[in-house]
Amino acid sequence: MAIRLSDIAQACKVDISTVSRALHNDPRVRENTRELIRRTAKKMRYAPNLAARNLAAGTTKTLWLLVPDLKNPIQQEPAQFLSERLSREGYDLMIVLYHDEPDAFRRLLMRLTQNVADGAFIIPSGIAYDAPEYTSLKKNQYPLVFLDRRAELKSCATVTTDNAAAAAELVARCIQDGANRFVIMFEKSNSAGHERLQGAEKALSRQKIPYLIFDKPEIANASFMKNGRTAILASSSFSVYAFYEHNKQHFPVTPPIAGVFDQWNDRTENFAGIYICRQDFHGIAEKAADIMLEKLKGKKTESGLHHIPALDFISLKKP
Amino acid sequence: MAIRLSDIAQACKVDISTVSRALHNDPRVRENTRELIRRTAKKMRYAPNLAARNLAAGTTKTLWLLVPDLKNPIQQEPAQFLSERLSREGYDLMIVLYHDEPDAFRRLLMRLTQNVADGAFIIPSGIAYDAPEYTSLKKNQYPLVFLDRRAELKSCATVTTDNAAAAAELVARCIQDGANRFVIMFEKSNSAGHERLQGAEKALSRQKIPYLIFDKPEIANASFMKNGRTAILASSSFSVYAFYEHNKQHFPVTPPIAGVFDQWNDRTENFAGIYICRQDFHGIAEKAADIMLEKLKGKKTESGLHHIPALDFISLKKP
DNA sequence: CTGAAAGCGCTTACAG
DNA sequence: CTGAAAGCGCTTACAG
Repeated sequence: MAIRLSDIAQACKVDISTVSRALHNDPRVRENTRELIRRTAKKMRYAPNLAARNLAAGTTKTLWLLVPDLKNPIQQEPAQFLSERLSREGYDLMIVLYHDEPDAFRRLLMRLTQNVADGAFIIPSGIAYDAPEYTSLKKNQYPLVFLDRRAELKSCATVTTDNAAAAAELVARCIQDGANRFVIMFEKSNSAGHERLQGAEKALSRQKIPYLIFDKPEIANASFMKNGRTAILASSSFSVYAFYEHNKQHFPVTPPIAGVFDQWNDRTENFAGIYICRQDFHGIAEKAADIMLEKLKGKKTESGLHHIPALDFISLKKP
Repeated sequence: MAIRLSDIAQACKVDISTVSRALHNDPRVRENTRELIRRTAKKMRYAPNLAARNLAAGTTKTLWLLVPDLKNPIQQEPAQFLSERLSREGYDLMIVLYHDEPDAFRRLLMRLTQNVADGAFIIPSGIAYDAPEYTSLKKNQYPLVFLDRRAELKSCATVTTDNAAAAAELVARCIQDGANRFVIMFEKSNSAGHERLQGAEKALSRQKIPYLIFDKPEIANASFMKNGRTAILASSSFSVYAFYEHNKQHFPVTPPIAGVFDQWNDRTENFAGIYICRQDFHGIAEKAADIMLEKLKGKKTESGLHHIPALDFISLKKP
């Protein structure tokens, strides 16, 4: 059905190895033959069978981006930047979802050991950190770059926002607007949330400003909120809003200030001020691509954490 | 490095063909041998080389979803539903972006002819309708299902919203709220917009309500807007908002009503009413998956348009 | 029930 | 500069 190397070889009356070389621009093939071969290949609409090429060459020119879903900018934006950048470098990027399911995640990690891609970018969620597939990949030095969060895999490159600095900056902005007590909702269960938590705590204790840490939108201590302006910090506006809903009786006089990452998805009217730290997804993707391409070239790269500064801080509303 | 069939064969003292059969649960292999083989395969962490399997079997158990980008729900949501559904059926879904670039699109279409996937879902944009890659795929009866919009490929299955009915319903809601003149901004350049345009026009002319058609947010005829309540219909809130911005001097007294698809992304305060038709992405994905799976089984499927009713109509604001 | 063998369509040393 | 040949790791008739 499809045209094969042998069809071209027959048409040009040469061996298929010569055709293969000509199509790979091997300088050893004479100019004339090469041109003839390339012309007839084009005329016959030759397209190499990639499965055969992969098997013989052991390389796929394909990279994976493994993400839990496509719900947030952190999943959507790097996908686009990476896809464009890598296609310029001759790689196809496959975006693959694991739906936050450990089984699916592990199955897809296994695929990576099966020659489907030359490397993978991974946004891990809190699952399957101890997957045996990880160690198998690591043993084979499989090129892996983590985005946003780190998996419990030492020695693997991770590109993320400078979360501590970003959280500190959110704290500073809220203080400028009069906040004198903080509710912090960053989840320590993932590395990004953990860094944010630490950044915020450090900034607040330096200034001796009281704060409480909540993982969930529980009912907060009423006396803590009273007589002051509270700032609520979280990774997403959903958490902030849920906390507000649970505690709205505490904010009848002085509405709270909110500080979140990336975007505000809810109603704004109950907040005095809203600050958003926008992460530099382009920068993150760019750095991740650089690291991956170096790894693919066989270079040893520094395998630690790479912190990209936040893109900017915007205020949706000011008190 | 990686474990091969031959390693297992050696360990079990059988031929690799027996190993292959046992791992495929071929009933011809004796219960005992099969169990032994499966056990040692698991113990040795065998994972088949997919390139080799693809080459030999001519099938990849992989499907593509080819989309321009990940910016809208129409690109994000079907991706998730399809990925989950197909993984249950034993297929991996690869989401691949073409960035609205004809060259990238054609290159990726060509990949499909190269045995990278057993079939593909495509959300086409206005580009490369005449790509020769299309005809080559079609000639080979390659399983293709279009989502949202149709490409200029007759005889290819397309799953989309019942756009005409949805547009008519938006018209009806706006009329109920007092709209007595319409600005219609659906783009006729794509099949979905075209259907919406026709649906709206038909509903309006039946009721003898005046309307204007705009492709771009031009300055509209002032006298048309005057003395009445205008409804502005478009596929996205961006178009409606841009039109409003260009013509705001016409709406000082009676603010317009807006009708859009999927979501409202802009400020709401300048509109008297906002109606949103939410497409049934789940239903679209489900239907598309059904068609694809039938095609993969070799069945001839009806290859026409499949119209899925809208999920619901919500109002963000009522006059 | 199992094995020996051909073949999928490429790439790549090895000769010449 | 080009060809003959081996090999990548599987699957699948074909024998027995």
